Amino acid sequence: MTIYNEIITLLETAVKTVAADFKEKPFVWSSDKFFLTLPSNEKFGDYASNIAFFGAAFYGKSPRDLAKLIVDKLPRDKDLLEKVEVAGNGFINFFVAKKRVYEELKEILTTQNKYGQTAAGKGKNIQIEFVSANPTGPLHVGHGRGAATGDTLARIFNALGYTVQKEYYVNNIGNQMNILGRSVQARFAGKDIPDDGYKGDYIREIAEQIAADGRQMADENAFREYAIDTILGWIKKDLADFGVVFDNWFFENTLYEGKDLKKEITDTLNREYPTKTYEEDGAVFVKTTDFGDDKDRVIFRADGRPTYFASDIAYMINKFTGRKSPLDQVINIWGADHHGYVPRMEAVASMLAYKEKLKIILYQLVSLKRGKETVQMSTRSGEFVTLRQVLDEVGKDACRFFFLMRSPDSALDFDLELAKKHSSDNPVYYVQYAHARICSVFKEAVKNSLMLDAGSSKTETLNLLQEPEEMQLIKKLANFSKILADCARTYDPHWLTIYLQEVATVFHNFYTRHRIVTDNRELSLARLELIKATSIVLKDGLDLLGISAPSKM
RNA sequence: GCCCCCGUAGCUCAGUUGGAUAGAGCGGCGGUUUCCUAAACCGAAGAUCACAGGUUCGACUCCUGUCGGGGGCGCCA
Repeated sequence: MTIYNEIITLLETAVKTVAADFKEKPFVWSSDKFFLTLPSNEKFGDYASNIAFFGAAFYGKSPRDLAKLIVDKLPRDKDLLEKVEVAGNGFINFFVAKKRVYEELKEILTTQNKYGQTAAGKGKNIQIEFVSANPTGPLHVGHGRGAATGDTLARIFNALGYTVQKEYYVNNIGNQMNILGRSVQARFAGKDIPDDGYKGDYIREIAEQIAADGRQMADENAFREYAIDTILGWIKKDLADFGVVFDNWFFENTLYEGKDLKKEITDTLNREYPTKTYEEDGAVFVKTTDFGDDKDRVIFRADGRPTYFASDIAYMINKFTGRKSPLDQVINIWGADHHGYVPRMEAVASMLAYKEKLKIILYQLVSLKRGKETVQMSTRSGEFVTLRQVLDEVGKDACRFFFLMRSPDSALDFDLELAKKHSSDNPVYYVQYAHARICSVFKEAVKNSLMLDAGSSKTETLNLLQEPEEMQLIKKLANFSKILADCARTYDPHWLTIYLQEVATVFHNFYTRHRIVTDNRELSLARLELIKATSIVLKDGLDLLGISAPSKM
């Protein structure tokens, strides 16, 4: 168990004991209130709890007095905690015993690349659907942010024991696809592309490819299918080069195969109460206003053709009822420009009684900068910056890191110049450099015949680590697992990018102040163990972000 | 008109379910290399947390309103 969780367990015991002492006033301590913060000021200890503030008013005591009661009931564990203090108005500050800190270091060295992983999500199935861009053109930078977010969340949930499935929903039917087909056909025939058509250079590219292949194209449909296949190929290649591989590609047209979708949707929605859909002017509406939407939505037009919303409902029904292993949670990652769609999708989820299982993450838009100049992006006009262009220019590592550096809620300014810079103001290189530095020290160590036996570090050796910078570094590494849990709880991977920068800072600081390879053989070995553990956490963290951990820079 | 996101140091941003003295990086200033990568480290300077109310023992955080920036609102996809 992590230090963090061990302290929580102790706190929980203490709080329950205190509550039992107030039999006539049984205050319900909700377990989600048992949290510890990581104080910025070290005089507040390694972990701090504000638990005493919650029951204070209820018991008519000051938080400080309640905190004292809790601390009195706290099981003593000298091997875990060196000191517990009540401070300020009622904070409980925990100072971790050195012995426990060394144990944690040993734990990292023993578990190696499994360190930080937990079984929190064991037996739970999560599906993350992301990117899902229409195959009407190459992916642009905005899709890159969705791809990085979804893929990294998938990796993190996986590390926490969940079974994760990554899915891409392909809109391969409908009007836009027909327009795509006609656009390619027109280009192929050397005619003007229709006004509502796609005009990007890639349309010409597809047309030229058809010509070069000497392919026979029967009709507009043939052009459409060819274009979709080609573009999907590009998308897959771009994603692969971006480090993203989907488990499942779900095609919209399969929703319609051999089915009467109108019947299926209305029957499913109206299973319990036949009030969820209605007809008006020949069209079929879903009564999403019953669940907070602004207006009811059409799913089948008067002429019988389905809207996109019909497909989306059918797709949702498929996710929740049509899969081999039932999904415990379905996560959708959308660009913020789709936010207007959230209420209607949540309304349908509510009708199906799956609201609790659906999580929609919106990420704000990306604006690309080159120096001070902002690059405008628009798919329709054909003038946009593709993910491919950015990948080619700044590389996968910088690209992913930049996308993951900010909370999805914040609009992202992506500075191409900064991402390319090989200097300290580029945070990607800062973190990677810490890893490379460690690898470099190990080369030096080998020259001095200093070698570590993997996983066989001795406690008496680790005990030699007494410097504040050394303790600080181990303690920082010990929070890796908590950070991953935070990312999962908030569906936000940016905590990890911040954390890795902090690990790098603490390491660089240690490195500058203390030599690792010295004449003192035992101390050198102890420090090598420490930086070995550091490199493990850095490497694992970067892996979760889909970023390489170079051994040389 | 309605909806969503944002407004924190000169600049770019952290600040996770409300908690202690609001933190980094960059830029600027001053230092650090006989020694494992200076793509690094240290120090001082720099903030009316957009503004005004409210809730609370406690608000950058929650609520209401105003202002400013961005995005979105179709029987389009």
